Amino acid sequence: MNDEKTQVRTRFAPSPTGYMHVGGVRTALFTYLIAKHLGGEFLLRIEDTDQSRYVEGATELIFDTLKWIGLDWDNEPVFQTSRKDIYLNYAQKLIAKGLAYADPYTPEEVQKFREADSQNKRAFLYRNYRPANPPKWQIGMPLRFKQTNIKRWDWHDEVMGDLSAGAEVLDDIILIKKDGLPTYNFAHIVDDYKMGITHITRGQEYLPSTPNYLSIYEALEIERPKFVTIPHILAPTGGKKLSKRDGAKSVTDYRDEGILPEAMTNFLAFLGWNDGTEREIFSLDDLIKSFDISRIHNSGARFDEQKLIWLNGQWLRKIDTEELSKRAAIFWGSEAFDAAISDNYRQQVLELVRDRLKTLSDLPMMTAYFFKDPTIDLNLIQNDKKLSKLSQETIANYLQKAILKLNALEDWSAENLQNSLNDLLIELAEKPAVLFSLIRIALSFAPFSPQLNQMMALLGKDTVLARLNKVADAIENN
RNA sequence: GGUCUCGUCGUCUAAUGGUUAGGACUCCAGGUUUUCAUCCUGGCAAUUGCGGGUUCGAGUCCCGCCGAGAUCACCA
Repeated sequence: MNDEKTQVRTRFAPSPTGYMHVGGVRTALFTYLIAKHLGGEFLLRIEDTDQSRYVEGATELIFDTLKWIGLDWDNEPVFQTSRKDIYLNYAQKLIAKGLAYADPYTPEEVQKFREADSQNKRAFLYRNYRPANPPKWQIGMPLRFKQTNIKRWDWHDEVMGDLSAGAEVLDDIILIKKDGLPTYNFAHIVDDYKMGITHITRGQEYLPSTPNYLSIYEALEIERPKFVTIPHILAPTGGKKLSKRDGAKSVTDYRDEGILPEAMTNFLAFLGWNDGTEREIFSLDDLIKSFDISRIHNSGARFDEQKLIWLNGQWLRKIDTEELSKRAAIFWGSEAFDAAISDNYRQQVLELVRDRLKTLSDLPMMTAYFFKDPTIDLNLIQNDKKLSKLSQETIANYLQKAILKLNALEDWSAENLQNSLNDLLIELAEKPAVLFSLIRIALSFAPFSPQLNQMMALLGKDTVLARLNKVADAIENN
């Protein structure tokens, strides 16, 4: 039992009310890192007590998202709706102590109280309307906490430091709703206690209600965990917190757009945290080693997609080829799966273009010509800055010379190809910027492509010669 | 309105009370025998929200102000 106490244990506790945006996932990441850095456990609790906001499939989406970025949780996920008896049991304890009572009013009546206070320019507190003789509580009525110790609270937060708030915020908050399910305010306290949670991580929006929670811990006579408040991620413009209303994307959207989970965790970790050095590239394991609660920021940070894209590029270059091939599998265009095309060939194409990728979803657009002959578009040649100065005859001549030269080449290696191309430059007394551009465009008809000799080596002699011939014909018939 | 929190380049951030306030992203320029990208070099960019005070010395400590945000549900 004492071992359980010393074991660090954190929990991520989302509600299944829709997709997950980066704010939620960052909270999950920090929660995970705190536990793992200290050799502890990271638990998952689904807070599904609000049945009206429940969204079908949202729980699975939470699982998928966490798995994708590699945050494996310990034990089975806990669902609050299956723990009704536990909350009711603790509620009864409070009733027995005279610290909870039935709310006899309808929501409409409470609303009247609120409006009266508003007209009198007075802050509404339910406890000012506390019924003198509340009925015996039973399910079907809200159960409220009875604040008996109205005072200023001081407490410590691992991120925000020493905090304090006064009696103005202490109220008789609802513990159990009319439907018999607990509110977050009550359920999370009971659950965190029963689950042995040592560090509560949550967003800044819970700061104002913390004194109410402190009262409940006191009433329940349970030791409170450490509070770790995580600052908001800000919306793209303005200083507001990021929310779904501001068009915050689902994290799975980033996944589908070809962002690597390594880049996402690396990026999210640096929104409000750094290790104090100038190092910026961290894998999840690196983060586990370095993550330190005391270096979490206490101010909000803006989500900058540009930097995410940059980090994605860093990871795209860092991950080993085999692994990257697996990740890339679902991003290739359909042309990459022609019967004649092997896994090995796709992997070589990937290797050639990986430095040029921003995200994996760039793959089809960037590699189509490796898998099928490009559509000839002579405008690309005619409008090219350098090539536009050449006459049709010169271009046709260059292509013919190149075909002859390459046709004679027996060892079709990148190195040999480069030598051969260099020879051709000398023979034609032409600059690489002109000749290589011509060949490059004739082979790809793409705005950009990898280094010419490597591209040719991979395409193979037959394809290269066939494409050059087709372009030469097209120019002569133009 | 009450309460609470926050405030360093456009953005993410660094700086035991002690350098010309450092780094990264973005942007710009140059370099690496074609293009695009990578990579390398350099550049632009913060009178540390404002005003006082303490101190030989303040981004850092204290006070006031301003600004921004959060919250005040039978939502979490």
